[in-house]
Amino acid sequence: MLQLITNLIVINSYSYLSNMFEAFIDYLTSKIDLTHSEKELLHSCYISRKIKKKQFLLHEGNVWSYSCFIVSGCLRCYRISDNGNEHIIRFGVENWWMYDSESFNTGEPSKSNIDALEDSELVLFTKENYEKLLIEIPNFRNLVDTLQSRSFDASQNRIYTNISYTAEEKYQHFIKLHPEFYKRVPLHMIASYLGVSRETLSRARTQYVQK
Amino acid sequence: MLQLITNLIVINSYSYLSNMFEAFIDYLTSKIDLTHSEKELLHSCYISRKIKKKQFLLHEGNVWSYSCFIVSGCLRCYRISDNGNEHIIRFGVENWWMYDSESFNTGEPSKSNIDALEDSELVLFTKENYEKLLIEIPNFRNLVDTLQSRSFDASQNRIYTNISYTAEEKYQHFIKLHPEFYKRVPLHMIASYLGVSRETLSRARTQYVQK
DNA sequence: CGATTCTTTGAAAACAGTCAATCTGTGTGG
DNA sequence: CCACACAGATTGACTGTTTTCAAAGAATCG
Repeated sequence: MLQLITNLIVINSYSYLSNMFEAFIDYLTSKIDLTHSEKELLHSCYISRKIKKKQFLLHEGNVWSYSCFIVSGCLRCYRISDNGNEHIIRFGVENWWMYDSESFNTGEPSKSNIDALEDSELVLFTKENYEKLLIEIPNFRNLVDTLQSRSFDASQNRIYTNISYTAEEKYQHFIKLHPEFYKRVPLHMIASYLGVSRETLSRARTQYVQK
Repeated sequence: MLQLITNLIVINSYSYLSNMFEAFIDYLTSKIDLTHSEKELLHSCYISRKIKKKQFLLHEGNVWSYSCFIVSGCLRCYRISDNGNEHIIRFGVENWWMYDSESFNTGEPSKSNIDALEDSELVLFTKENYEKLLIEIPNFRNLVDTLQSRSFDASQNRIYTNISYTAEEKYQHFIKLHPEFYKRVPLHMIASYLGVSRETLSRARTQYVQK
């Protein structure tokens, strides 16, 4: 984690990163109203970072203590099971937030890894600053609460598909629900996300196309 | 839903229900500090209700617009798939909250059913009152936010077990994580919760016991 | 006690996973 | 520009797990 912080400081000094914060503010103001001083507060504590494809934002065993907004690119959060298989918990693309909520909340070492599937631009806040923002900017807290609720609902819906759909149904449902991922992430990662082997998913897909 | 409200009013007049609110306040004050006026506010808008085993709190297709705290008993939230199978999304016991978050948030008809697995005592708040409480009682909102985060984390962990564990591992993990349910809800409902057929779970269990 | 609900068991069929090989497209370095 | 490596996708054959169907055995409750 020390390494991460060092990277952040160094990279933050690059001048071309300034429009990442702009993009973040554009997103925020499309959702909530912000006063000038609230924008200044955000500006005073944000961290911007670029990471390249395959670079890690979080390694299993470390504590996650950031809130991370994706300006551009694509990330994934996954866990590794005892037999060494990767299981993708979540994808994230531009205008999504990416984090390990459990580690963030408990302060315990994370069970998950986060890495980049594409070169990505990120805006981060330390936990300390993030919590300050929630207090100082009521609309921000309202937004976060709303997003949290939606994330929970999405999780519950995913659980339902996990426990009730066949492999082929899972695939069909996924490409309807997340068409933006379909062309963007490799099929074997969608398989991992759905809890199905890549071979089974490949077969399910040809079945589906033939219909 | 009209029927529900009628029931609530009628049952609320029974005198023996008064200690349900007490139990709710006991729970709340074990989590957060409450001023006298905050307790009065809660008292002014709560609804208490008893439901018997197999009675429904929510039928699929209706809008869910309550927040429901379980004082005693056991509830389940489930969905019915196209082929007619029940799939249990969530269980709830005393000191848990039970709701359909998606319908509550969106105002759309629910995809889920909620019914009682045991005779249960409930404390409810209408959506309108609930939202008032969140504003008027900051500590209550903080508590709700914390619970919401934990629920999300639990969902994510459940997704991980769904996509990475075998039937037997799912059973083992479940009884470790939720020993309180193990003796309380029938096995075929645990199977439904885990996304496994009851026969498979029955066999997984005898395997497990033999070890 | 009878009825209902729940659990277990057996056998067959459907489904998904594994292993191994091939095929495709992409990108990199010589 | 070509050759090569590499990541990803597909296919076939096989194995193993899970589901389904059917029946029977416990347990619980009125």
